[in-house]
Amino acid sequence: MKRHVLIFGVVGGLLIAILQYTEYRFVIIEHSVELYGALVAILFAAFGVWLGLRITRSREGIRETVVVKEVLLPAPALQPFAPNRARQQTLGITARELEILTLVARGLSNREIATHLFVSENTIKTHCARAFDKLGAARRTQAVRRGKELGLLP
Amino acid sequence: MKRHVLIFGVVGGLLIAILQYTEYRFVIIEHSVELYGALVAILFAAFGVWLGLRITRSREGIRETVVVKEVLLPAPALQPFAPNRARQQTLGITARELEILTLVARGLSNREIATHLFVSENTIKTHCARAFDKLGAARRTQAVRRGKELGLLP
DNA sequence: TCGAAAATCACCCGAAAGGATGACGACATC
DNA sequence: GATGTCGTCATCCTTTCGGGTGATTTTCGA
Repeated sequence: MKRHVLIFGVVGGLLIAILQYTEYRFVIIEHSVELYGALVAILFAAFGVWLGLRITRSREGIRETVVVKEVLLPAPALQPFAPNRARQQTLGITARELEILTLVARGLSNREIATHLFVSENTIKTHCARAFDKLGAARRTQAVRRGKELGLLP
Repeated sequence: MKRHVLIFGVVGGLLIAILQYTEYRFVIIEHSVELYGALVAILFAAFGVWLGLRITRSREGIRETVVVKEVLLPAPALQPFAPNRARQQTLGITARELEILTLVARGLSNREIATHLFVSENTIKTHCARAFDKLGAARRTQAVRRGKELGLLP
């Protein structure tokens, strides 16, 4: 990865030099714009590639920082697992909603949760919708992830 | 690879056409060369960014960048996480499938994963279906849970 | 260079999930 | 008694998922 950046840097520098040289000649020879444009194109294509590499790299960095942050929150491993009641309260998540969330995290479908808790599937959907809203999640996988991040789920 | 070359050719041809067209207009309007150069630059910079993204994407499977920025946590080891390759092999889960699985675990939808990896949503669905089958999961939440249990996902 | 494995994409269909809204009863609290 | 929260359930509608099938392209190793 680093090697690419280096290569592109060198190539870019060379291109700049070539560009300046050729432009100088063009002024003299009164040549057309095509070659100039091509050089600019190549130069900026290389620049774009380099930029693309940088973008992805910085994105990866962020991604891993997030991972570190996640590990900061939960306390050292305990067997019974105590959900973070404080966070639960600040988010306004009720006990029932958290209960449904844990079952969601176990990979159960809404119907399975419903039969498991002896309530209607619609009820589960309502609980889910409210819990997702409070967690800022659009999907159940997202909700599970957030729940784990916040120490609400094991 | 052949398709890439093709795409490259087509995009290049299109760009050339656009450039010629714009150049023609510039000649008429008696505009300066700077604007033309800028246009070329922007176009090829964008193209380069796209190309750069593609390049990095093809290596995402191999990449294992370790960025430990804030290590404030003592006991629990928070490595970049090494998936259990042995289990992965016994289950026959390919690298690409595992890659999609991690994105699923992050709460992304199939469409989001598709745009993130520059592939079709159908492709993601196939990968998911195969991964779920190999994991014995019927839903993505189940797949995520199984993946974590088996040490395939962080 | 041949073939197997992997990756890609498409299409169909049914099921599941999610959003929005309204409603009703129980219960607590003021 | 009014108010508020919580749990329950419903209906309508849209989006997303998952299963199945088939196909092409790419990759990689023998």
